[in-house]
Amino acid sequence: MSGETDGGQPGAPDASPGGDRRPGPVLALVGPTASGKTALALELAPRLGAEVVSADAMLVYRGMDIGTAKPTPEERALVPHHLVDLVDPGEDFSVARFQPLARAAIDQVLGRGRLPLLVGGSGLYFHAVVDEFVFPPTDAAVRARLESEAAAGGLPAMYQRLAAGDPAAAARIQPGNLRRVVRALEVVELTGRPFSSFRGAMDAPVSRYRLTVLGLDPGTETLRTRVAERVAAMAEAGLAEEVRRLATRPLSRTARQALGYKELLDALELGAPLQQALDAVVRRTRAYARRQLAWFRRDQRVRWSTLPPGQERLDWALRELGAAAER
RNA sequence: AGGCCAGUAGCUCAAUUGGUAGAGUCCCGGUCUCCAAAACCGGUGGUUGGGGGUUCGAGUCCCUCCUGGCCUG
Repeated sequence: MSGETDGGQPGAPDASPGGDRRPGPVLALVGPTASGKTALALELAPRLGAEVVSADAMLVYRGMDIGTAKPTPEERALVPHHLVDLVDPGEDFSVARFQPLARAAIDQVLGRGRLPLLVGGSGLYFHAVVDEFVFPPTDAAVRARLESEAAAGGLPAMYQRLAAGDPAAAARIQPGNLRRVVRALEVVELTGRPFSSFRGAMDAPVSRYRLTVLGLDPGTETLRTRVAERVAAMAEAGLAEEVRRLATRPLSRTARQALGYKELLDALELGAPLQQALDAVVRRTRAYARRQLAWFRRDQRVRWSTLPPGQERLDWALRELGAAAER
């Protein structure tokens, strides 16, 4: 698929202006849910000859359309979208699988002489695609064993073990964070190397592309109301029916916990009132938006805008792009 | 009108025999190398309904008023 072997020396192949040999250009659009990423992408793409490459953990699932605010078939007919509707919601999926697929998509778009427009709110997915990021191996059996040990109350001891064998990793992982402790031990066991040796600098990421990143942050208040409106619109658009349809078949762990789906599935099981579930969706979505912002805020590459959707915001994006092209 | 019960963080509730008012949730901030829309960590927030009294010390005991609920007429 990919065949790409460049990007290996992202440091400074050439310090002179215009001497950047990394593939590109690549434009990225990040920000919290409901910040208007999709709308802006659809405005930008036709003007730039761009194709959208999604960097979203939930848009990959077929049949999960309303709750993920997936671009509609009509929108996708106007602008090509990649990395959307990739797998069945029953299938296990992860960033590690996503990474090479997204990079291949970017390379293909570039190969066509078009501009890849990376759009997404999943911080880890975004970084995994755009930065030097190597995922250590995984093993289902090893992980299952560690998980059952933790479930049996072994977490404190496991954390001690990690602290003894890999102090640097332990320092970065909270003792109560079962998931991270398990993963760190899994990697140590599988590779014989400290987990910490795999970690790059998240605060000083090394792009593997000539990259321009635009960020949308409408502000807390606007986001709050937009999230509430969006959830209400989803309910009206038939979210409950979509969830009921999905519930007829087993869902993967990841797909099951998606915002909007988890709450409605729970309500369905318990026979709880729909409105209560929708309120929970709003709350959890707001919390998620906060986490998204926390993730992107520290990325120095992001050029932020607080403008609402409209001509001004579009002009801003085009200006930023022009400025980036000159650099 | 009389009797009983209850008023503690925005919300739901804790607080041994009177002894520094806590927890969950919400909200805000942070962490992050394959479950990431996940997982985890930290923080703001109270004249304990008002007023008076007893006491070294009152959310806790006494009096009174207010509010809500239930019962009786």
